Amino acid sequence: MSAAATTSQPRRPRSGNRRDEAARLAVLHAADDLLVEHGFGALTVEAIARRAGVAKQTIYRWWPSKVEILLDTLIEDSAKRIPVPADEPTAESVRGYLRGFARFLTRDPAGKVLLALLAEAQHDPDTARSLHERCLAPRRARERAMLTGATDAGEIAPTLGPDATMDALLGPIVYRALTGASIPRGLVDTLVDALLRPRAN
Amino acid sequence: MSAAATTSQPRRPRSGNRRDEAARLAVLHAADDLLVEHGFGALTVEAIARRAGVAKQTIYRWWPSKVEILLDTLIEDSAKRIPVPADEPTAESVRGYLRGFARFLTRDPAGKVLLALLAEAQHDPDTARSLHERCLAPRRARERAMLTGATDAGEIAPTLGPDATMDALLGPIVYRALTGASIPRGLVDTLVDALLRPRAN
DNA sequence: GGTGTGTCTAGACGGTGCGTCTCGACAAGG
DNA sequence: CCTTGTCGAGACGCACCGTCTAGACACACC
Repeated sequence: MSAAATTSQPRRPRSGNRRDEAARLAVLHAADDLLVEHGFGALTVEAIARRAGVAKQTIYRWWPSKVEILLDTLIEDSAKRIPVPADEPTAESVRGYLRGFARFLTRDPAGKVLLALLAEAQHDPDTARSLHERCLAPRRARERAMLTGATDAGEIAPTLGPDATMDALLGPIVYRALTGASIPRGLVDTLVDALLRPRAN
Repeated sequence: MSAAATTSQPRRPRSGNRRDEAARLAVLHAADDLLVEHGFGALTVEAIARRAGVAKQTIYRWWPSKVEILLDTLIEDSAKRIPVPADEPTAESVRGYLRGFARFLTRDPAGKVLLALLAEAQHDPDTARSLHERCLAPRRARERAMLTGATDAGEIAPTLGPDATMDALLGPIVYRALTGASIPRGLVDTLVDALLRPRAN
């Protein structure tokens, strides 16, 4: 979560040269840029090393795979660009969050990172585990808090539990992004209206 | 669509040996089995050739990539296992379709193929194009017909257009499958109730 | 029956990225 | 000073890529 955090807990060397922060940032940015410019297929460790002006071994010393590099950039970017609203437990803040999420996925380069990792998770179990533990689960915990807060405040009355409700809201957005479709404003509005304020029963 | 159809239109050789149907089926089944058993990461053309007992050249002669092999199996399997209801334009048939779709994605081995291709489409533009043209678009056309038929019959009254409605219904199912979550019956029911039978306005 | 024509298996080929390894240079701590 | 650890540079064997060649075989046509 902290800006200096990396994959594993920061090591505490007794002596020797410290980690080169410039190299770390160069790798992160190189991976990000290459993904956006040439796609995940062209994203190789050797290409990242070339682009970052860094030795391949330096990458392997700190990251077990290119996926973890992307995960580092994603965690930092998503925390900045689409924070989960925690202050105002209103239906409107949920709607705003979903709109921001939709724009993140379709417009923000960092959104491509999330889609790429979600995709790679289908191909590689390690990626799936890392993506959940380091990104999806923490975010989901905050989303749950957002929903239960708004429910307790009487702002919304979802039929489903918090997890299923969030998946019902996010699922269509993610699916449209995955299939390359745009996400019209009306879609988000309808989802919020239909799922968070159900007809009286 | 026909069982013998392959990637390109069936060639019309004037003479010479015809295509070996046994080899074609062996490749299809080998790809399917390898994907389910060892995941997409271990799915290589050479592995498929070994498993199918077929020369690599035979694969490259008929398929431009392993993705097209998977697409061939997916098109055949999905047509059999989750046909789009076309006869009875009722809300209940839509609900049944979604339930079948959910079970397909989570339980059926062929569902893994769809998830893998949806994932690969994020990494490779050619895969994205093929997946849309050969699988998603045709299915979507039938889904649209299903929705408009039910709407005309007065069975449902969706707020959104047919495309957005289908994405709103399928999105959560696909997203749960992508994240490895189960798809409870209540989720499908709530989606159908909330999106197809909106409160009067 | 001979001649083409196209598919099949088998395997070699150069190219590329993988992840590991070694090497020499360098910087900080003890 | 000397240990510890990182850095860049690059070689290594491995796996798979997609292409290519070679030879055997089956069918169509004449």
